[in-house]
Amino acid sequence: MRYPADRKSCTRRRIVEAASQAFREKGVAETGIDEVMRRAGLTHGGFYSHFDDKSELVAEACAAGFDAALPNLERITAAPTPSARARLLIDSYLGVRHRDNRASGCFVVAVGADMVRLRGPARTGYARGFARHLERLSAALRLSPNEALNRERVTHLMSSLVGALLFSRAIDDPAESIAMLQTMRRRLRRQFCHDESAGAGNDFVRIL
Amino acid sequence: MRYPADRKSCTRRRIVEAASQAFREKGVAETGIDEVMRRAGLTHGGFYSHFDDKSELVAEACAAGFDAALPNLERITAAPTPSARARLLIDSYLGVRHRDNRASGCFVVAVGADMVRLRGPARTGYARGFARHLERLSAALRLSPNEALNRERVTHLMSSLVGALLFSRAIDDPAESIAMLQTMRRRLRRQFCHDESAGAGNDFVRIL
DNA sequence: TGTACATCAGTGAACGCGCGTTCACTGATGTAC
DNA sequence: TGTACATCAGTGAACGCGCGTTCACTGATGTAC
Repeated sequence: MRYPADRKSCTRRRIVEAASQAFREKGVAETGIDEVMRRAGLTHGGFYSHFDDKSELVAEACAAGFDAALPNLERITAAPTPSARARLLIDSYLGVRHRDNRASGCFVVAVGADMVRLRGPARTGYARGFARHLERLSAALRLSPNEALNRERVTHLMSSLVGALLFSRAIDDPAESIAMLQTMRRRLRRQFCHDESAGAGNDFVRIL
Repeated sequence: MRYPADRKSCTRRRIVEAASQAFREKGVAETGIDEVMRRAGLTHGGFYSHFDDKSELVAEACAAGFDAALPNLERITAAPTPSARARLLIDSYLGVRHRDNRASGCFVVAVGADMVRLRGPARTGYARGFARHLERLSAALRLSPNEALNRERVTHLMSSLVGALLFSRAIDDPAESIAMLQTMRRRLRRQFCHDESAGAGNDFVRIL
């Protein structure tokens, strides 16, 4: 061995990480190998000694993309009650910082639609990454002692979060976008953090 | 006038419609002018007598993309109660048919992430189309006589629907994907169609 | 300790294809006489 | 009524650029003696 044994695997990891960010920021089709390698501090020619083709990189970038949320998940796990955990997720996910930082933010919102259009290993890698992420989220949030119900609630909460983030990014008026984030934070807290709600988990019945 | 006065505008509309479908099916960056013109029954050369460039087409395709939902909105408007209207939307939006027909389905889920990355007229066109669509939806659903509250509820419901559809498309196991659609339909009906729920609009409080 | 060598991660020029864009041309249509 | 003409929506060849991919080469590193 002329170089440290892990040198190549470290570089590879750096490339995957750069790709995962670039894809979220600019889109999968819109991001070239050249751009990815430059972000990793390399030149484009070296790419093919690490990967067979771009599609292999896309597949790997999925796993890395979902893993970006892990530090946040640990913070959530540490909170004492289901409400506190849900609240942590809601407030960070629907924060202005998350809205504005696509590159390091939610993978599903940023490139979910792109991934669905792909076939082969990249598509499978995405589906697997997504499934694993939902499991991790469920394990972290523990919204119900009943496992199936917990899974349902987490799916429900995540659906609303993902849609709301996509909406907030669709609105180009800054004030309106922030107002929508606030509104959705408030409504989802009322729905999923029961100890902050005066009555039922949802205000629908009472008022209509 | 050698040709009927509206001939050109009809063709133009056909191109926009073809583009709006192609973009949703294959993505904006992944769809070429050639592909769009072929779908419209034309050859690529004629494109630039209708549009300045691709970006102008993208901007116009947004309006057309959102308008695709209009027939469904009319059906919803016709339903008598807020619950009935919400239920119609939930069941059609989270149906397997919608999941599988990206080309004629929800524009936000299909290309929302793509649009957010753009700048200029295309981006503005998308934001405007989205805002108008939310207004139309609010007017159709009438979930509350209070206008602000109605708008909040519609935004909340649509967020959950959009997220859930994106999720159902992310899952590649057919059975699991259908199960998730069913679960979310059930949960959103319970949340937004109060007359079908035994107790509160949401099961969170009762069970946890 | 120093020198020649082997390895191999990374470089950068090159290639071909596809896509956005341009443009000279065609041919279908209605009009003028 | 028929023929020559003007218009212009649409055609298809061509161009240039960027991207994915290939490949001969470089040069940094540790090893052998």
